[in-house]
Amino acid sequence: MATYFVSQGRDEIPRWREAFSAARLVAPAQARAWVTREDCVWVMADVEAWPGLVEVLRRSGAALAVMSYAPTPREAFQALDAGARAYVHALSPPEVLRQAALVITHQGIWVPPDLMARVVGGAFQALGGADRLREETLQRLTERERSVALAVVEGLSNKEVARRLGITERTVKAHLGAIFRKLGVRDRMQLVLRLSQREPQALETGH
Amino acid sequence: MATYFVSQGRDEIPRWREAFSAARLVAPAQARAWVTREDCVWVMADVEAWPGLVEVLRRSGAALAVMSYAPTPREAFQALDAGARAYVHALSPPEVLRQAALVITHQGIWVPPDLMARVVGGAFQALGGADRLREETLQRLTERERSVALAVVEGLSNKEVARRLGITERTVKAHLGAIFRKLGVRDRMQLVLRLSQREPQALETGH
DNA sequence: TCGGGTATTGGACCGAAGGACAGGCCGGGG
DNA sequence: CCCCGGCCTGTCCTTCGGTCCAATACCCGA
Repeated sequence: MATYFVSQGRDEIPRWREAFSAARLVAPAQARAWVTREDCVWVMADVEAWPGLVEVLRRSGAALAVMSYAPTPREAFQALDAGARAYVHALSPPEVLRQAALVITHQGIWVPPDLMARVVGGAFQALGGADRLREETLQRLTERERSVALAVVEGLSNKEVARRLGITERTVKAHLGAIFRKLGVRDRMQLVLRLSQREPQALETGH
Repeated sequence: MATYFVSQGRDEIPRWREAFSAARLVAPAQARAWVTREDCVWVMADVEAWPGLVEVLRRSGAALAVMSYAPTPREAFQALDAGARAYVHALSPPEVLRQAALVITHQGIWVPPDLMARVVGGAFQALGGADRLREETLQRLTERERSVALAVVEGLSNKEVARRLGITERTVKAHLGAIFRKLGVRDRMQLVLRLSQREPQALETGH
C-alpha cells in the first residue's frame, strides 16, 4: 500500500512528512494515473478543483483524505461528498494523521472531533431534525389550519390561499389568527421562518 | 479495554458474538455504571430510549456503536447525533464488526458504505448547495440592498430594518422595491423563499 | 341535551407593505 | 459640464395583513 500526497506546489507539510516518511509527493495529473485501490492519498485543499480530483481518485477505490490549513464544516462536507473519507487540519500532529490513515484504510471516516459535532449536527438537522420539528409544530394545528399554514409557507397571499381552499379570504384570516396564537408567532413572516427550520427568530430586542 | 453489548432482552447476536468472543452482555442500567473511557460499547437500536442512553454513555468517553436490524439513514443520523461513532447492521459479518470496532476506537466514524452516500449527499446538498445559489442571487444587489434583503429574510419588518440600518422606513421601501425588480419577485414573502433555498415558487397560475 | 372545539363568514378598523411620482446628495466618467 | 447610478428622503394612495366583535353551523363527548 502506497501513500501519496497531492499538492499544488511542492509544499512539504512537516507534520505530514513526519507521519508518513515513505510517502510520495505527486502532482494532480500523476495521481490520476498512479493511484490504485490499495493506496492512501492525501489531497491538499489548495489544489485547484480538488473536489473533482477527489471524485476521480475515489473511483480507483483508494482511501482519500483531504487536508486544509483552514478547516470549515462546509469544506468538510464538500470533501466527504466528493468521496474523501477524512478531512483534517494540515498541521495536525503526526499521531493524528496516522490515526486518520488507519481509520480510512478500514472503511472508516475521520473528522476532527470539534468539526464532528457541527458536521453531524448540521447533517442531522438537514435530513431529519428539521422535518421532525416542523411536523411537531404542524401537529399542534387542526387539519384546516395546517392546510392554510402550508399554503402560506409556500408564499401564497391570503387571497390565493382562499382560492386554493375554496373559502373566503376572511376565513383564511381567521385560521391564520388561530395559527399565530397557537404557535406564538406574530405574523406570516415568522411563520415561514418557524416552519423552514432556521434559528428561533431574529426579532428586535430594543423596541 | 472491555467490550460491552447493551440490549433490551437477552438476545445473542450470533455474528456479533463471533466477532467479540470476550465481550460482556449488559442491561442498559448496568452499562451506565460500568462503562469507562477505554471501553467499546455496542447498543442495539431496540433498547427503549437508546438515543438517551448513548448520550449518557458518550460522556464516559467510551467508543459507541449502534446496531440495528433495519438500518435507515434517519436512524443513522440519530445515532451519530447522540454521540455514537458507528451505525451498523446487526447482522453484519464479524470482519465488518471488528473493522468498525477498530475504526471507532481510533476516533473514526463507521457507517455502511451505501448509507454513507445518502447521508453525506443529502447533508451536503442541504448545507452547501443551497447557499451557493443564495450568494449568486445576493450578488446581483448593491451593498445596501443586500443589507436590507438579509434583514428582511430574518423576518424583520420595514420599520425594524430601518432602525437597524439607521435609515428611514421610506428608504427601506425604496431599496425593497429595487430588490423586487431586480430579482423578479413580487413581495418580501417571495424574497425569503428565494433566499432560503426551496422550490422555485408556488405562485398561482390562474389570473 | 349542553358545552366546547372546529369551520365558516361578516363587518369594521388600523397598521404594514408596496407602488407612483418627485425630489435631494454624491462620485465617476464621457 | 452633464449624465448616470447608488443612496436617501418625502407625500399620496392602494392593497394587503391582522385583530376585535359577532354570528351560524357541525360534530362529539360528558
